[in-house]
Amino acid sequence: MTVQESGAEPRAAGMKDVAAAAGVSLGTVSNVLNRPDRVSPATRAKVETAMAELRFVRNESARQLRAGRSRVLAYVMLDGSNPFFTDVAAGMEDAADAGDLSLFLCNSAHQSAREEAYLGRLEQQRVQGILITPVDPDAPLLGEIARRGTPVVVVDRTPGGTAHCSVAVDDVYGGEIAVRHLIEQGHDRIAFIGNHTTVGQVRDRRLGALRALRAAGLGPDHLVDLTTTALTVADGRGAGERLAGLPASVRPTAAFCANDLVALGLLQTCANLRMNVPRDMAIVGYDDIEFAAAAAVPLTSVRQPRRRLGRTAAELLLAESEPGHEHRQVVFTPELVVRASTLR
Amino acid sequence: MTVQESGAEPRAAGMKDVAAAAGVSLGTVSNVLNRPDRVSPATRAKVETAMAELRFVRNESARQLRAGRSRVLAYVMLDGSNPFFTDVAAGMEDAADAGDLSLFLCNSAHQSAREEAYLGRLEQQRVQGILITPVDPDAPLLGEIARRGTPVVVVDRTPGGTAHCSVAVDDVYGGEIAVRHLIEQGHDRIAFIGNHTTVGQVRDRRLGALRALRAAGLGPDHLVDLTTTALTVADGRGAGERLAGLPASVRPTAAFCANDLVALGLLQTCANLRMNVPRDMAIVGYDDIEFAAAAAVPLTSVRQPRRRLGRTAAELLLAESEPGHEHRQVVFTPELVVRASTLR
DNA sequence: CCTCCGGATTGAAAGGTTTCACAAATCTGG
DNA sequence: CCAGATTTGTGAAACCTTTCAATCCGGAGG
Repeated sequence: MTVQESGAEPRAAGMKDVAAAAGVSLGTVSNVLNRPDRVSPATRAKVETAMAELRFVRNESARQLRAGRSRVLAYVMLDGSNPFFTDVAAGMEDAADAGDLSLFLCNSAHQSAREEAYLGRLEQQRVQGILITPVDPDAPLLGEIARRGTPVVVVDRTPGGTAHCSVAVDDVYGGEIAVRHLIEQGHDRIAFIGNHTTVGQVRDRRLGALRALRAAGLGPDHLVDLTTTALTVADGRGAGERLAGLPASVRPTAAFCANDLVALGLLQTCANLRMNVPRDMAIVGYDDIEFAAAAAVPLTSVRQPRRRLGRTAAELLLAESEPGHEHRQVVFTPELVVRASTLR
Repeated sequence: MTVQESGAEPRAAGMKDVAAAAGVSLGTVSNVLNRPDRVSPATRAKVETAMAELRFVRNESARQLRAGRSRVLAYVMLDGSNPFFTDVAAGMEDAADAGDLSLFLCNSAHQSAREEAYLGRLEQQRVQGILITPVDPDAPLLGEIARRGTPVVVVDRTPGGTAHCSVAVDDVYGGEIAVRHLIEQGHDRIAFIGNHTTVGQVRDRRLGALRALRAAGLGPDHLVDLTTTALTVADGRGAGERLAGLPASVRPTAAFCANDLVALGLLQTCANLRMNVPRDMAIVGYDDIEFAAAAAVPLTSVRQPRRRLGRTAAELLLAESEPGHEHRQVVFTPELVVRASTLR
C-alpha cells in the first residue's frame, strides 16, 4: 500500500532517487552526468530514462559546493539603458557561449550602493569572475575582491594601479581624430560639449581635441567649452541653446560632443532653431550608437569596437585562471565614422 | 611548529574558522549571520571582528543548498539592445531591491537556443523565480519549468493558456488610440508599417487601427499595409521609400508604425526626400522610447508603462509563493503621447 | 584451470552552511 | 533563596552533489 501523492508535491527528485529508479548506485548517476564515456551504453540509457521520468533537475548549488567551480560570469554594467553597454555585453556573451558559461548581467545604474550590493552577492555566489564598468574605477573594493580570489576585469575604464586586467579604448586618440576631421573641414572655432571636469573619459576626449588643435597650429582658445552636468539628450539640448545664444562673432561653427546622446540633443535644438546641419553647425558625436546613423541628419561619430571590447574582456577573465598569469591592460583604437553631419 | 603560509593561498575562511577564531560554536556564527538579535552584543562583536580579520565571505552555494531558498530573480529578455526591455528591467530592479533580492539579466537575443540554455541553467540554480519575455510564449518548456516548481511570469506577451502569471499591455487599444488621433487630425488614408503577419503584438496593434477606422465609418481599405520583415530602423527606411514611390493619388498622408525604430527610419527617409513631417506625412510610433522625443521632429508615440510593467511582473512573481495563489493576467493600458510629428 | 588485466560500478567521505532540539546561564518575582 | 521563565549558546544532522579508492566481473593469456 503506497502513499497517495496526488495533493502534496512529491519533492523534487535528486540523484539518489534516480539511482534507485534505475537500479544503479549514486556514483554511476554522477558518472552519467559528468563522465558519460566511463559508463556502458546500456546503463547510461537506463539512467537517462529514469532521469526523464523523474524530471530530474541537477542541483547547481550542491554541484558547485562540492566541485568548487562555478560556471557563471557576471558583468556589472554602469548603465543598462545605454546601448553602448548592452553592445559590450553582447560581445561578452559571444565569449561566454564559446566557453560553455552563462553570463549574468547586473545593472548598477550609476549607483555605488547598488554596485556594491551586486559585487557582494556575486562574490558570495563564487562566480567564476566579474566583469565590471565601475562607478569609480579606483574604489578599493575591487582590489579586495580580486585579492580574495574572484578575478575582476575592468571594462572601458582604466584603473589607476595594475591590480586587474582591463580593456579600454584610447579616448585621447578618439578626441584627436574627431577634431582633426573638423579642422580639415575648415572649422577653427570648435565647441566641446560634455562634463570633462567630472568624468575621466570625457577629460581624455577633450585632451585629444586640444592635441588636434595644437597639431594644426591652433591654441586652446579655439576650443569653446560648454560644460554639462551629465551626458543626456537634455544636456545636449541645453548646450545647443547656450550655443545659439552666443554672438555670431564668437560662436563656433562646429561642435564635438562627448557622446551621441548629447549630439542628438544638439541636433534637435538646431532643427528647432532652423540652423542647418552641417552648414551652420557641424556636429561630431561619440560612441556611434545605432541611433547616430538613424538621426535626421546622420551623425558623424567616433566608433569604439564595443563588441570586441566585451569579447576581449571576457577572454582576459577566462585567462586569469591560467598558471603564470600577468595582468594585462588592453587598449583599443577607435575610428571615425564620417556622415552627413560634418560634410558640407 | 606551524606551516609556512607565505606562498600558498591560505584557503578562504569558512564559518568554522570564524567560530574557532572567535572562540564560539559554529551555530553561534550562523546566528550572527541570520538572527543577530538572538545573540548578545558582546559575542556578536567578537564574531564580527573575527569575520573581518579572516576576510570571511559567506558561501552562497552552501547556504542555498541547506536553506533551500535562493535570493535571486532572473529576467530573460528578448533583446538586450532594445531600450524598451532595459526599462522594463529597471522596474523589476525596483521591486527586487525592495525585497532584498538580486536581479540577474539574461539576454536571449531572439534566439531560442540561447533562451533554452539560460532557462536550463536558471532552473538548475534554483532561482527564486524567472521573469521572461519569451521568443515563443507558447513554448512548452515554460510550462514544464513552472510545473517542476520554479515560478515563471511572462512579460509583455500573453501566453495562450493560463499556466503562468503574465503582464502585458493592451495592444489593440494602443493601435486604436494611435489611429483615432490620426483620423482626428484629418487623415483618411493611413499606412500601417510592421510585420503583423508574424508577431502577435503587431497584429493586435493593426486590429486596433482597423477598429478606429470602423468607428469613424471608414472601411479597412483606408489602411494601407506596408509589411516589413522585422522592426528595425532599416525596415522603416525601406518602408519609407516604398511609401514615397506610391502615386500621389493613393499615397497615404499618415503612417502608423509598429514601433519607434521603424518610425525613426521612416522619418529619416522623409527628411532625405524633403518631405515635411507632419505636413506631407504624419507619423505615429509605438513604445515612446527615449529617442522618440529626441528625434529631429519629435515623434508622437504610444507609451507603454514600461517600468511599471517590470515592477508588477516582479511583484507577481514574489506573490507566487504565497499560500492560495491563483495565476493572474494583468493588462495595462497604453497612452498616446502627442508631439510634433502629427500636429499640423 | 589459474592469474592477471582492464573496464564498469560501487560506497563513503567531503564540501560549508542552516536548523533545531537541547543545555547552560541569567533573570523574574514571590 | 527558589521555581520557573527567558535569554544565549551548543552540537549534530541534513542538504545534494562530486570524487576517488576500492571492488567486481568477464575474458585473455599462460
